[in-house]
Amino acid sequence: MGGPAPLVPNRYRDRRCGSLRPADIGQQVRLAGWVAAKRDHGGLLFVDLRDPVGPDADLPLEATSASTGPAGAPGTVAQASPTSPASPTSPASPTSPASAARPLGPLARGDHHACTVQLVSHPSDPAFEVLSRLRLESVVSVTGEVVARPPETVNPKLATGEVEVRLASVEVLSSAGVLPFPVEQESDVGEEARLTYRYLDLRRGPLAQRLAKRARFCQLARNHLASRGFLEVQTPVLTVSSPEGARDYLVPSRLYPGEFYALPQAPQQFKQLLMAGGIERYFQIAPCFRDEASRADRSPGEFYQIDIEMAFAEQEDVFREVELLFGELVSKLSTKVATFPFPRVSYADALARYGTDKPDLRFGLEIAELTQVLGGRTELPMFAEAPERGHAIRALAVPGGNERPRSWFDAFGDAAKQAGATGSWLALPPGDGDGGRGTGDAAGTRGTGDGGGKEGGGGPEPRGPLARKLTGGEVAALLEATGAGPGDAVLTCVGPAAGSLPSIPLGQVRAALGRELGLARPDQLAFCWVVDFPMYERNPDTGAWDFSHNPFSMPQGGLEALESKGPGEILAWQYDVVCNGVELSSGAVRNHLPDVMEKAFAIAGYSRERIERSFPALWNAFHYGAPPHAGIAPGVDRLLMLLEDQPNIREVIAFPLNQMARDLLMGAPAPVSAAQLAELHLQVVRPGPGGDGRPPR
RNA sequence: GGACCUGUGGUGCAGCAUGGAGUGCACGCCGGCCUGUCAAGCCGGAGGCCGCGGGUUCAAAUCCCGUCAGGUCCGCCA
Repeated sequence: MGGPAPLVPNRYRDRRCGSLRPADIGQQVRLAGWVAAKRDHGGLLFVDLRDPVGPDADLPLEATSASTGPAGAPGTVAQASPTSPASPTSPASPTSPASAARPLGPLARGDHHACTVQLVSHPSDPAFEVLSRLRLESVVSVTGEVVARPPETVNPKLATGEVEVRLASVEVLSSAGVLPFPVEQESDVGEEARLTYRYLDLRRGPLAQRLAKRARFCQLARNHLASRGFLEVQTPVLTVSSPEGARDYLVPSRLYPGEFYALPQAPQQFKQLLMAGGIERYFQIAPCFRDEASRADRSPGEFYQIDIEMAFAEQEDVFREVELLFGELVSKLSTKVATFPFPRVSYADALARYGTDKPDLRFGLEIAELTQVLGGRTELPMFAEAPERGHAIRALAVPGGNERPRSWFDAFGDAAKQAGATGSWLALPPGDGDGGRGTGDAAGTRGTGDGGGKEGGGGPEPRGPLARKLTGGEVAALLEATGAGPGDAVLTCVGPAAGSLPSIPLGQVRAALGRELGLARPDQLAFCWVVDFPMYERNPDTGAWDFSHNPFSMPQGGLEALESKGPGEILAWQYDVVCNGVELSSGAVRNHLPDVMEKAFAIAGYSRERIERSFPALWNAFHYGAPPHAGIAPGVDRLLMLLEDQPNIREVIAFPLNQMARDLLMGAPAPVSAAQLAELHLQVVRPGPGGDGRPPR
C-alpha cells in the first residue's frame, strides 16, 4: 500500500495545517484550507484553519519531510503541562501518555482536532479585515509565521495546540455563503440535509473516515486476492435481462427499437463463463444493480460485492479462501475479534436452534427442542397432540422475563399466531435465596392447579397460562431444557415441524432479547457458515417446487439424488456466510453438468428449451468442457457496516440514493427531453388518472 | 403492494394525549461592543403558509380525512 503522500509545495500551501509542531516555530509557512471557526475579539481575531480530508496516513508523517526539527518526534504531541510549559527550543519535551497525546496516525483523517491550526490576526494586519468578514467554510490560502502559544493558552485538544500562526497575508480562494447546516463534527443533522449537501457532510469528517476505511478495505481485498492467485476481471455493466431474481434496471437501446440492455444484478453468469474460459480463480469488486425495495442494510440501486469464483473447487476450498480474506480484512481494519475457522451450522439446525437462517452467535440463548420431552406426555392438548399432528414444541428462556408485562407475552402470542403457530408462556418469580436453579426438584407434583398450597416448599410457584396446565415435572423439564431459573420466563411455541416453523417466532424474540439485554459483545464478530440449504421449497401459493436459492447450485448427491429423493429432501451445495445475525453473502458449488441441470430445472418446472432460451451462454458453455467450480460474493457495504458499527448502509457509501431510490444531491431520476425519448423509441405512460403531479426537484 | 413513525424560522428540537394569539429552547444569520479565545463572550435585531389540501369547531401547529416528503419494518431481494 502506498506510502504517505508528500505534500508538494505550490502557490497554495507548503505545509498542512495539522502538521505544525513546536519544532516548526520560527518558520514562515503557507497554508490552505477551510475556515473552520472564528473567534473575533474585535482587537484580536482567531481563525481555525482546517486541512482538506487527505489520504489516510499523510498527516503526521508529512511533518517529517517538511520539518527540520532534530528530535522532532512528529508523530507525537507533547502535552502542555502547567509546570513545565513547552519551550520553543525544546521540541523534545517529554511526551505525556495522557489524553492530550493523540495517536495521530489512525485518527488523522477527518478528525478536526488533528487537522486544524489556529491563526492569529491583529487589526494592524492587512489580512485582518478580510478574514474577519469571511464566513465559515470559506477557502483561503494564508501565509504567516509559526509561533509558540503563550503557555497558558496551549490547547491540548488540538494536535497543533502548542503553536499558532501569526498571520501575514490572506488570499481568499472561495468565499462561502450561509451554510445549510453546521459543518462541525458533533452537531446533529438530519439525513435529508446530509444527502442533499453530501459534500458538506463529507467535510464534517466521520463520513470521510468511513470512505477511507472503505478504500483500504478494497485495496486490502485486491492485494490479498491477487496474492492468492485470483485474477481481477471486469465484466459488462450493460448486459441482458435475466428472467430470474430481482427486478432489473433496464437501459433502452437506441439502435434496436423495443430492445433493452439490463444492468447486472450480479456478474453471476459472467464469472461462471470465466471458469469455462479457463480462468482458474476470478475476483472483482463488482457493482450489482437491483431495482428492489430498500432497507436499512440494503441499498437501492447499486451495491458492491467481492465477487469470487474458483475452478476445480469444492465448498471447502471456498471456505478456506473466504476465511483467509476475512482474516486479513478484520485484522487490518478493525480491533474487533473474530474466531477462525468459522463455525458451521446447517440450515436446518440454524432454523431449529436460532429460529433464523442468519443466527447471531455472539450469545447462546438457544431454542430448546421439547417435542420428545413433552409431546404426548402431558394432558395439555396443544402439547399432547403435537407429535401426531406433525408439530414440534420449542421453547426459549427469557432472562429476567418475570418482570415483563402481560402485554409483552401477549404480543409474543400474536406473533406466533401470525406465523401459524401457537405461543404460550410461564414465568418464575425470583427465588427467595435458597439458590434453586429451578432444575426439577419438585418432579411429579402438580403445579398450582386449583390454587391450594402456596409456598409449599420447593421454591416459588410459576405463573402464566402454562403454569396451571403443566405438572411440576413438566415445568421442571421445560426449565432444564431452556436453562431458565427463578426470575426468568419461558416462552413455548407449537406448530408444524416443517421448516422449524415454531422456532421462528422464538428466534425473533431471541434476536430482540440479544439487543435489549446487551447479550452480544460489541467488539465481537461471530462469523459462521450456514450450510446444507435445501435445493427446493414448496411455493405456498401454487404448491409447486421452486428453487429455494440459486438455480445453478449443484444438488448434493448429484443426478442420483434428484432422481431418488423427494424434492423437499434434496440439499444443495449452497452456503451463506453470516456474521452477528447479518447475512453477508451466499455462495455455492455450481452445477456445471447439463444433464444434472436439466433434471434440476425439470423439478422446478422448467423445460430444457426454457433453460436454453433463458441462459443460452451458460448452457452452451457447459457443453464444451467446463470445470467444476464454486464461488461466493460477500457484500462490501454490509461488511463495512459491521466493521464500522453503522446501522445504516448509506453511512458507508459516498453518494447513496435515499430509501425511495432518489438521489437528493444530483436529482436522479429525472425526466428527459422528448427528443431523447424519441431517439430511444420510448413513450411515457403516466400511472393513474391525471398522472402523478409530482413537481420536479 | 402494505404497516408504522416523523414533518414547527437556515439547522436540531420543545409545544400536540386535554384545541384558546406562533409563546418557546439551542445553534446559525445580521448589527454593535470586546486583545488570548479555542463550540469565545456580552448586548440588540431579523427571520414562520407549524409540509400541502380539505373537514370538524366560535376557534386548529394541536382533532379527523386525503396527499406529498423523509425514515423504519413486512412483502420483495433466484
